[in-house]
Amino acid sequence: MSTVRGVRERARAEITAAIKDEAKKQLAAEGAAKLSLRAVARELGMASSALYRYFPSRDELLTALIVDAYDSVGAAAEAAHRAALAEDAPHLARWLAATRAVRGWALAHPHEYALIYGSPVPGYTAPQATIGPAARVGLVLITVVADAHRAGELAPPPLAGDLRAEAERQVADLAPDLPPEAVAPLIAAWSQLFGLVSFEIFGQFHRVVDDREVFFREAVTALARTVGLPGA
Amino acid sequence: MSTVRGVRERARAEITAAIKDEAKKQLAAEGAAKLSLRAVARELGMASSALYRYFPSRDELLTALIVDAYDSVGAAAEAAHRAALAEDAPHLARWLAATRAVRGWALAHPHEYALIYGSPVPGYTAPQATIGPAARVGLVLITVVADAHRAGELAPPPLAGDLRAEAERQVADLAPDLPPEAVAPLIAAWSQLFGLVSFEIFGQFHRVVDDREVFFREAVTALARTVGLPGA
DNA sequence: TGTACATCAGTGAACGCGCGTTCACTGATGTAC
DNA sequence: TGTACATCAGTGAACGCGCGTTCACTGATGTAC
Repeated sequence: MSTVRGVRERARAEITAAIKDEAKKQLAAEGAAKLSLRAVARELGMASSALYRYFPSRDELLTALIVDAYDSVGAAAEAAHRAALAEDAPHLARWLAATRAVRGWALAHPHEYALIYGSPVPGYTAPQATIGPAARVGLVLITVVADAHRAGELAPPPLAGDLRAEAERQVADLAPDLPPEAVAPLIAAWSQLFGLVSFEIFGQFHRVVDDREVFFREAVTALARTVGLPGA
Repeated sequence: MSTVRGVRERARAEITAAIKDEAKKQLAAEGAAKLSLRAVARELGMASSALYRYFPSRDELLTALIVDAYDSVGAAAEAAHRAALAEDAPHLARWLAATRAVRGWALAHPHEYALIYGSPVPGYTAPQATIGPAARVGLVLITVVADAHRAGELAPPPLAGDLRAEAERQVADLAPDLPPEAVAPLIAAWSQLFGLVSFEIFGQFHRVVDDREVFFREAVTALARTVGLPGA
């Protein structure tokens, strides 16, 4: 009974995963806009109508891929951060580990990266379900900076006068463990991290930056400095 | 003769512009991936085959739109910089004017922005013709920093040892008027500027940043600081 | 100035294609008694 | 343990659609003499 129901459920989970895997392959080959249910079904050797047992529409499949991508890059950043924590690395090293993991993931999964950090897919609006996963990388960065603050090692720049209200709202809503001066620089650094990665992934560094490892390391070190992380 | 030929040429130029304008409207409505020659022709009241008198293929039309977009944002940055120069504004103010112009253009033309700074269009590779226009914003930033350097007002951070070779190549290739210490921070700032703008345009700042004007101004001021611009 | 010819813009039909989604159906798997 | 019934996965045909591109063509505009 329960084992038998388990069989069906397991089959269902396996096929759902196979569909997503094949869809990711097509993403890599053609991009999100050309992702086609029929092509996925064809590749899996099933009728296209059969996919509707697993995803009620193309958009739902896209949503699943987006959630997976956010979770995947978030997990990569978290794992790198955890590893740095385990070695008792200084705060700057934790920051470098997390940001480097983001870049590494993006280089390994450029089309999934484009799916979540490139142009929004036309006519598609991200549902609630993506919000949590989308926040994971940001939360890792917040954790690093909050830990430094707790250790009394954070020296953020002074807060510009007209940013005070915004900064206090942000502290309340997003990062209660941070001092108000650190929040805006941290959010800026978060978006700028993806500016660096996007330019590399999307080809804007072609013939501009050669030694991308070193360039990236220096750039995110400078970002850490704008937030007030010590040792930068 | 010459006036008569002028008539034909003018008609050709006008229709070419009308096609691009209609294509830009569709870009705004549906995104680049769904841009359709047939729909453009329909909207203009002509046979779809007639477009082939003006653009040999869909890709060529896309290229024209990409070039136009780069030129448009580049011109916006240049104009803002020129205006700041005309008022003899300090270097930091010129930097703010140029970066603010980029953001303003992006807010006014989000889909053209996505076309050039979002995910690359699948299966489309940017031809030579886009390289020059794509460089215009960067050149404005280089000009501002080079002017500050010439005025003896630039104080870039020291150069990390393993960046020296890269920095010297970049100076030679891209910005002969800059000191090597300034080049990598400037390229980083350039990409980070578009990180800020992309996150705002693509919706990542939803419920994260409210007062976006002020936030942006502070963030690009901090970027100027990383390059060593005075007064920041 | 007029005429023969060449060039060009635009038409409309057609080719061949792939797409998302629906629907009535078959057959296998699971459930209740 | 066996049987009647319900649930579920998967099929294959069909609907209706839009797409990029080609091609032979018409008629207007420009050119050379």
